[in-house]
Amino acid sequence: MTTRPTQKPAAGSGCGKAHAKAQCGPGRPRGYDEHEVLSAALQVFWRQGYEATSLDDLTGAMGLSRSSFYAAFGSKQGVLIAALKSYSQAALSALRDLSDGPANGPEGTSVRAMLAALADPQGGPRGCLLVNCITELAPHEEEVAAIGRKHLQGVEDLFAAALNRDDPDAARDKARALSALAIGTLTLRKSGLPPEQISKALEAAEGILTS
Amino acid sequence: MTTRPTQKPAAGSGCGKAHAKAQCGPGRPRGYDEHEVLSAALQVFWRQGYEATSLDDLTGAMGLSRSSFYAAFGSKQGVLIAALKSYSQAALSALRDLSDGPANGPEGTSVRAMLAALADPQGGPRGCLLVNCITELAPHEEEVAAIGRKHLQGVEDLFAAALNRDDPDAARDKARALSALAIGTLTLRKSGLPPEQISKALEAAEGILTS
DNA sequence: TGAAATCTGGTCCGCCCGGTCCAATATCCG
DNA sequence: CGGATATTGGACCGGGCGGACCAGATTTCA
Repeated sequence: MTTRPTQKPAAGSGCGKAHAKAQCGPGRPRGYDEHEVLSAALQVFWRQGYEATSLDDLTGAMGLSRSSFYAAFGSKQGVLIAALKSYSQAALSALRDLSDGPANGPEGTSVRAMLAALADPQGGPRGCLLVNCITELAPHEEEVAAIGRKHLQGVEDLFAAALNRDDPDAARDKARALSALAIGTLTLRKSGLPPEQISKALEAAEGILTS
Repeated sequence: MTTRPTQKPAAGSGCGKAHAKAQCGPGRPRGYDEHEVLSAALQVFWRQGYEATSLDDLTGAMGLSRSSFYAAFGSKQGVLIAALKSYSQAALSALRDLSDGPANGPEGTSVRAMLAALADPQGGPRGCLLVNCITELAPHEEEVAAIGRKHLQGVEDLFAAALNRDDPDAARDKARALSALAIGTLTLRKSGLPPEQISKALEAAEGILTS
């Protein structure tokens, strides 16, 4: 409640907002790598979930003080949003490589590779960060829901493109089914189903491709 | 820190533990219906998730004081476990009715009905309580993971029985794939995909049945 | 009716939560 | 060098957290 001109950089100051790399005036430069700290925050959210993660968990893993944290991301929710966007970008990029990589393989090869990558049978019980956050937060946090919607749409588009069937509507529906299948296996894995049984289930579902 | 013989009914006293209905001695009877309050708690967890639910949220919805709450369930985690067990029982029972109900329909009818019931395309964005809790808690709460494992096993068993194919191993794998498919649609629904597109995706996946 | 047993509402506790503020420090530009 | 601008560490805040503890009300049994 002081009347002095407080700075409030997190919301108003035209400069420091949202991990901008370009400087906007002279001053002390940041002493950390923005990608690194974001990646560290991402890992914590992935391991623990959003609500179960405290500010101390975050700042500890990111290696920066509360001041730097709030200057860079504004809030706990802010760093989550940034982490989700980064995660989505990386995941879709990796999936795209799988999608249009082996163009010479037999039909369905790339689809199978994408499915395996999404389901990640060898992966631990952490699942997919975005799926975790959609499940935990989407009904109450519209921004998370929007990012999730966009991400799943991207996955679906890649599946639809890889299916390259004559009937685009049918490909769209099959792509959605494949997305659902992959996402569902993550829950099975989380509950303790061993990897090889996930793989066998995915193989058993290949009837989707050859209907 | 008093030295008087404290009672500690939640953990030690042989009677009041775990919403037992039978009395174990004279005394004032409980002034609430145990199923009702458990159901109320279940709804709150379903709506908000575990970590995002506070004690006040719970006691408020259940209509009982902190004392009664702790006497009956011991802890926040305790009431969650009780709610999950109750939920699993009810869900599997309903699914069983669908499973062995229409025995005279064409082949695959009951499987389709079970799939629709699990995916619940018309349902809101709350998803399945057990899937939500597995996603949020399973990696860190073994008891939740165990209940989830058992529940998913039950779902899988019902699918496998409804498939009644000659090859039991193949049926098992297909049943797992169907479970994953249904579970995955819940995430799609949560992220905002409209019900009719869920339904179409499920239809598009029927190649699993007729491989 | 009195003693024992149990439930109930309310209060209190220590701790940690997410978030703010400020003085000190480091850097850039002129 | 000196002033302007940013970042940094750390203290601080109000509030809510999960849980413990009573004193009183209510019931059963002897």
